[in-house]
Amino acid sequence: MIKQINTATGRPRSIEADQAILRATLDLLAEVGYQSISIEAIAARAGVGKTTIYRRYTSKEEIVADAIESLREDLPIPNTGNFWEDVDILTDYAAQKIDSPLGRQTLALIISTASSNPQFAQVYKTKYLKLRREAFTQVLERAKSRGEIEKDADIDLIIDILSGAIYYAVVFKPVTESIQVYIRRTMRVLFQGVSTS
Amino acid sequence: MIKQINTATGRPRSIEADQAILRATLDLLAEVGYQSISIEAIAARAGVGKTTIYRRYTSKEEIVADAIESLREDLPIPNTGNFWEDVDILTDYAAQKIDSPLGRQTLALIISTASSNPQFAQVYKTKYLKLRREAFTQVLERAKSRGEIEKDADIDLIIDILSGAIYYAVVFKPVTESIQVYIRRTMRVLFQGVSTS
Amino acid sequence: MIKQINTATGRPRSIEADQAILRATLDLLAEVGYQSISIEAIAARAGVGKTTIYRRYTSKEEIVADAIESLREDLPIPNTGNFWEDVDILTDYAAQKIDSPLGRQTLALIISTASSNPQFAQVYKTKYLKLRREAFTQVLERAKSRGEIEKDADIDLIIDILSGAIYYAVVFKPVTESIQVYIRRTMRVLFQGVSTS
Amino acid sequence: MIKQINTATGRPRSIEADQAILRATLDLLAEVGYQSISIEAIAARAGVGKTTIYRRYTSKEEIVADAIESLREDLPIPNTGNFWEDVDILTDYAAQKIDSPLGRQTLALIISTASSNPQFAQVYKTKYLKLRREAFTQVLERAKSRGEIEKDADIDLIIDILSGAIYYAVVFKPVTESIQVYIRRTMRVLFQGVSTS
DNA sequence: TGCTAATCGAGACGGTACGTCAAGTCTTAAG
DNA sequence: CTTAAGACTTGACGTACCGTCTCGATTAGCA
Repeated sequence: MIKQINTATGRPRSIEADQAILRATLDLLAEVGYQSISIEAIAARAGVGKTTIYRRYTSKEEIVADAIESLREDLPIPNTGNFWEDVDILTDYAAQKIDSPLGRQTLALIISTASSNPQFAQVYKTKYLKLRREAFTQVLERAKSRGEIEKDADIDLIIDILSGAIYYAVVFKPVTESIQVYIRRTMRVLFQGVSTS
Repeated sequence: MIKQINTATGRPRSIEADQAILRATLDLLAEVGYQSISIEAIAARAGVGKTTIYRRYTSKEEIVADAIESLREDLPIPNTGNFWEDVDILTDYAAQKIDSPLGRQTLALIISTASSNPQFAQVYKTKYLKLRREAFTQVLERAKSRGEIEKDADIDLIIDILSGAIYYAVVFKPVTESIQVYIRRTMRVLFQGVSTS
Repeated sequence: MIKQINTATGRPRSIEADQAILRATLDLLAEVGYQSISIEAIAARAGVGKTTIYRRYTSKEEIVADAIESLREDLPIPNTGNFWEDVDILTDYAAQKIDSPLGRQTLALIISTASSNPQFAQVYKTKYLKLRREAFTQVLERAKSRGEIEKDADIDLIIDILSGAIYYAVVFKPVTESIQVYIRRTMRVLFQGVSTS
Repeated sequence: MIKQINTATGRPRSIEADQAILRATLDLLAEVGYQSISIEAIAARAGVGKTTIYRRYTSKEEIVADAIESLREDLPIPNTGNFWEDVDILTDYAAQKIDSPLGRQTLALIISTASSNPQFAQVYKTKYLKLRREAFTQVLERAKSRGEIEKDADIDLIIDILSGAIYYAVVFKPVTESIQVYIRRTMRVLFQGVSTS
């Protein structure tokens, strides 16, 4: 994310500044929300000059994306030998992130930003979603190789559909049932279909 | 949407101004995108004072929502006797709306606003989505009664999943294939499933 | 000096703002000096937005020039019947203007701007200096007709020399003696000369 | 001018850097003018780090003064035995420097800078004017000892008046007659006076 | 010959001010 | 009353330089 053309000469970038910027960004995100964040406010809060930020990032989206990425945790890829068990573990993990007021808000913020800001969407996709997709892809590939799902199934499409269902629920479904249950119902449709054939 | 406290006295609101504002907004939406639209630009383009806009709307979202609503048309419910043909007609119609810069902008705006504004989400759902959902519901119910899809299939869920897939694509998928093709692929998975059972 | 393209439409320029800007500029001139004045500081001090200033002026020089011009007063031409008394009145008046921090700042600014800007020099000469020259010219002419100075004396040259001496002192002489005394010493040389002939 | 606390140990100052700084400063002076010169630009043009400049100078004025001083030439002090002949030689020399577009511009630049910048004024006075004043002082002292001018004549004042007249002409007089003629006319007034006594 | 110490270029640092843009409000004359 | 025009205050934008600082890499003279 960060511009890095450094050729070993000159004073090196300050790691304290790096961290102060991310810290301030996260604080402000929680306090005033993405729309109302200003780069000036981040600089002031971080105790850093504006140039120090502009040297690292070119837009607010980049800063926020980097701040979010800095929270990323390792995502263990389940491998129980059974497809549905693997899926349960993954969806439990995802649901647990979303199924809280803060989780919903965060995701809503991301969707809001991404939908009105293609650059942020791409950054978020490659920086944050990639890992999750890879985990899911591996679980699905293993199921495929075990013969549990069809050989020509479009794994990317399946993940897209599932992701879409989750995001749609966060935005448009009132909070009646747990996300987890909703995801399971969706998965069942995806795998068994609804036609009578 | 428009504030209407007019009490019949004084000079009446100018209908030319109304239309010029909506026209200018749609033009600018297509040209520069939602984020980059400024109310000042709308006023200038419409040949209208800023006051004239602020007297009618309180935010950019409102103006844009009104501009978009002004484009709404009636939605015929297909009934060919064959499920896939009906689906084709519906998705063709939806795809045709989305598959243009303005269409994508519009949907993105709606998702953005809805995700950070639950009230708007509900209003949009009942005011704009209801018609489309009813059309789809009727097509699916007829298919069910013809025995083309399973009796206990959750129709609401299917529509949710399909909607989610479309919204997800608009936000996160680069514009490579046509939306129409993408919707068809999604429908196929939804109806046939991917498991080998 | 002020940009004036006003075409009678729209809200008229605020006279309060005009005056607040000039007032703040003069205050800051006296407090921090020309070099250290920032437009931001003028705006803050005047309780006015920066745009309100930029709508009126295009540079710091313009603002300061206008502020100074706003101080211009009428200049009475002395006529005591005695040359040296008249001269005393005129030089007292001039010295009184220069012998203060603001006065020196002002004159220094004018010299600075004029020396790097011939147009400003001419404008200043015709708009501001003319009155003073005319006063001095009249006093000298009367002295000539009374036979106090030589018939073929070059009055313009005398004024030039005196002006030059004052300006030179403002720029290069440290503030040791009062300007008034310095002017008197200069006048004595000018009128009596230094040769032994 | 240059700070020199060097105690023989460590790497000595680079003479190439010294010269590159002066060279770059003179180039930029001619290209963009004093006001628009930035130390960063000098450093870049000279191919030198900013530290290397700040180690030598403490302000832009100092650098520019030093750059100008580096152009200084020797000034021969005339001694013909006749006062007016000596004066002619000195004023010819001065006029010759000023009586060209470049000469006028340079002097205007100096006046402009000096008048809005007392530090520069003092530096310029001691570094550049001193020699010229000394030459003139000597010529006047010799005339005094020969009895050509009065014993109690204030030589410093005479030089101030003459300098002021020249500077005033450069700034405010249109370029009609040659500087040389103007200086001679001024000298005549200074030595013979204008009173009829 | 290796040590010490000041220099070099490069460039990042926290700041200040720049001049521009748009926000939403207010004020005029004209209809 | 509303209208178009254009003023107003506010606040953030991204840029340019300021003068200071930290790097790794040179260069001398002294040991």
